[in-house]
Amino acid sequence: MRVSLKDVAAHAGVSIKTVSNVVNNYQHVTPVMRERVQRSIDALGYRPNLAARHLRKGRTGMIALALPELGNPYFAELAAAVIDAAAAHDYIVLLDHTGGRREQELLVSQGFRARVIDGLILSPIELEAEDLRDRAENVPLVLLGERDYDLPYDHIAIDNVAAARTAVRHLVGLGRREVAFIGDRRGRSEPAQLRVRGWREELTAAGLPADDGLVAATDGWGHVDGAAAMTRILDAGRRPDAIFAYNDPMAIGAMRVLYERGLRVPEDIAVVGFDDVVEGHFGAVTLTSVSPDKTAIGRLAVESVLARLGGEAAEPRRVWADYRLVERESTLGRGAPAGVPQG
Amino acid sequence: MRVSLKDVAAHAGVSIKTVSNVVNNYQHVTPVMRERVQRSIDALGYRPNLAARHLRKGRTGMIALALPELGNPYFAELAAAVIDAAAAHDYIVLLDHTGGRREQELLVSQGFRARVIDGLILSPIELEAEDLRDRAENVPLVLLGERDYDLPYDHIAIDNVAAARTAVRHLVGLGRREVAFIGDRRGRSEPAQLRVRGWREELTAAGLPADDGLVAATDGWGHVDGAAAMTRILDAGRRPDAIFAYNDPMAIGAMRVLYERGLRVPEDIAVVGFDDVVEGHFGAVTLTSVSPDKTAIGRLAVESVLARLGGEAAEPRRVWADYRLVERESTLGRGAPAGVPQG
DNA sequence: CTTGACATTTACAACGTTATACAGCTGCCA
DNA sequence: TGGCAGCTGTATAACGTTGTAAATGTCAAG
Repeated sequence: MRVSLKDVAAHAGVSIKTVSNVVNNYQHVTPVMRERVQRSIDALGYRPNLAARHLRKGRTGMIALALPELGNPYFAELAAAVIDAAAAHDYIVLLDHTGGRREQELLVSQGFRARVIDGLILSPIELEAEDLRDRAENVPLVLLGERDYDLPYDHIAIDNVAAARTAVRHLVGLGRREVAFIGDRRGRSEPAQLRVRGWREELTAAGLPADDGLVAATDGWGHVDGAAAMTRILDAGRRPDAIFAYNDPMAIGAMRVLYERGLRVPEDIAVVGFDDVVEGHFGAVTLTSVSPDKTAIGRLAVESVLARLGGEAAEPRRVWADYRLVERESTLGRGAPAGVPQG
Repeated sequence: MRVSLKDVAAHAGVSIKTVSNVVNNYQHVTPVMRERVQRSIDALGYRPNLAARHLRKGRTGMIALALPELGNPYFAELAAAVIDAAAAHDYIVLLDHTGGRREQELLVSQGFRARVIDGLILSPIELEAEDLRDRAENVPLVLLGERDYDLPYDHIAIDNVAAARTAVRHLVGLGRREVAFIGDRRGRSEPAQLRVRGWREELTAAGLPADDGLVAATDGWGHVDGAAAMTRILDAGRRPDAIFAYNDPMAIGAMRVLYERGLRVPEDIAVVGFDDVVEGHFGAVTLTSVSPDKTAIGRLAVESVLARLGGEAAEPRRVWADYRLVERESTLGRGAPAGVPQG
């Protein structure tokens, strides 16, 4: 059977509370007593029962991180960042994935999946503002990814519109005149809408076409979806000279199709992705991509949740994380491919 | 404040235990009573306090899954499989990553990271048998990945030696005579050792060279490491006509180097990876790979842990999961590249 | 109408921890 | 020496749930 405070107390010949005081580093304990109790703790191999502690204190030391999917390396890398940031505060992360489906996101946001957490970090795809409006749950919620509407929750995000404009501006600066967007979600995803908006704004500002024929909607966010979208665009008779994809896997899927069709990247078609996942650093043609600062996002998210835990009902904050455009071969102006990129 | 059983009981005018009985679907409750209590539960929005339930029952409903790294898509996909399998049993998964470092794996195996779990699924890299020998912890442990030594824990694994032999046999069958291995860990990783062994056995059986010059050791398991290893082999003056890599990212990193050196895949050098991650399906040259049945591995792991929970001290089992070699362009005998592969 | 059998409901005691309030003890000052 | 203040340590009561055993209710057979 497991050792409890009671056992240690009996072994050391003191009260339960004194052992508790030692365990919790309560200050008013004489060194002699502390030493004696500690010896018993070590002898018996006592380890606190967290369930009991949680019941008593009302805190669990766990936060949940709900992501659309783990298969996408961006989210996997983000998860790693969050886990590390949480560990720095002695917090454990409970990971969940929603598949980006609204009903799953709803379940998570209302705490039906993980009910033992102090806080929740959610990266929503399809969730609507109204879904969060009547959230009865009282655990703090932090949203990852930009949302356009006003909600009483912290957001950690990069500026999607600006980032998309940066990507498109880069393509336009290379002399590209017909830039397609791959990965629209037909209004069902806030981030996708924002990136489409940035794409449209920048093209319009440059006096270039941004018609619907240049926007390919997809059902998922994987390689397959990017490949399918690229195929559709080409089969429709369009021949853009640049692609801006919603994320890297879709960009890579699209590039595979271009390769099969005998179109060269970047000579015939330049490609820019989003998320800067490692995979894009190592293809036959390395991928230019918008690179969000994942480490910062993870850290900021954890800090936001834990701050809310303190209980101060501060104003909801919108925190902008950094991003930058990393140029690689898929948008190289001219010249030979570079060596193996440095990550 | 949160609603407790007591509040519901007061509201419905019954005892606490009756409410508990309704919540737990205890059978001896009259429909009338059940209805009445349920109405109060709904009215007050009662939700059970899991910390209290855990304290009382001694079970937490959580298992931990400790993986080397999430950035590797194989582990990300595996994590998704485990989370889903656990959800089917109303279990929540607590995810941790060890970086494949022995001290972290030790910490996890001894329960110092997550101390509220009913069971642990660990995918060790550097952990030694002796590290697990004196595991004081009493939560059930299931190991992912084959281990050569005898330990009183369940293993879920594919047969690494056989799988490696299958991969090498495929290359030899294509007429390749000089097959290099990328991703040895200089004895510090059991799985790597087993794959090297399979590689060596198959080559030896075929009367082909398997000398040390054909084995490239690496420090990590990422694209960068594969690229560096490939570079070293070529710079050492070797010109193998086939590569068998420890995993897909390393194979892809190696292929990038081959591309830069003007070596064609598969014409000059055929490449086989391991894990069959999605990324390998979409390169300019798609990657032949050993494909473990990740869904089955996740399911078997969860079932093993939960079975142990039952308490029956059954013999430790070694469960073999399926695998198969998926042939793609990187080992194509001849002919044109196929269309977009079907995942 | 009593009895017994069984279905339903209840009271109470855990589970292991920490917060609260208080009791001893020490040392210091008047 | 008495008294007061500040340290230490302790007994007790929660936290919210479920298992156990006992109390109550119901119904049919005798």
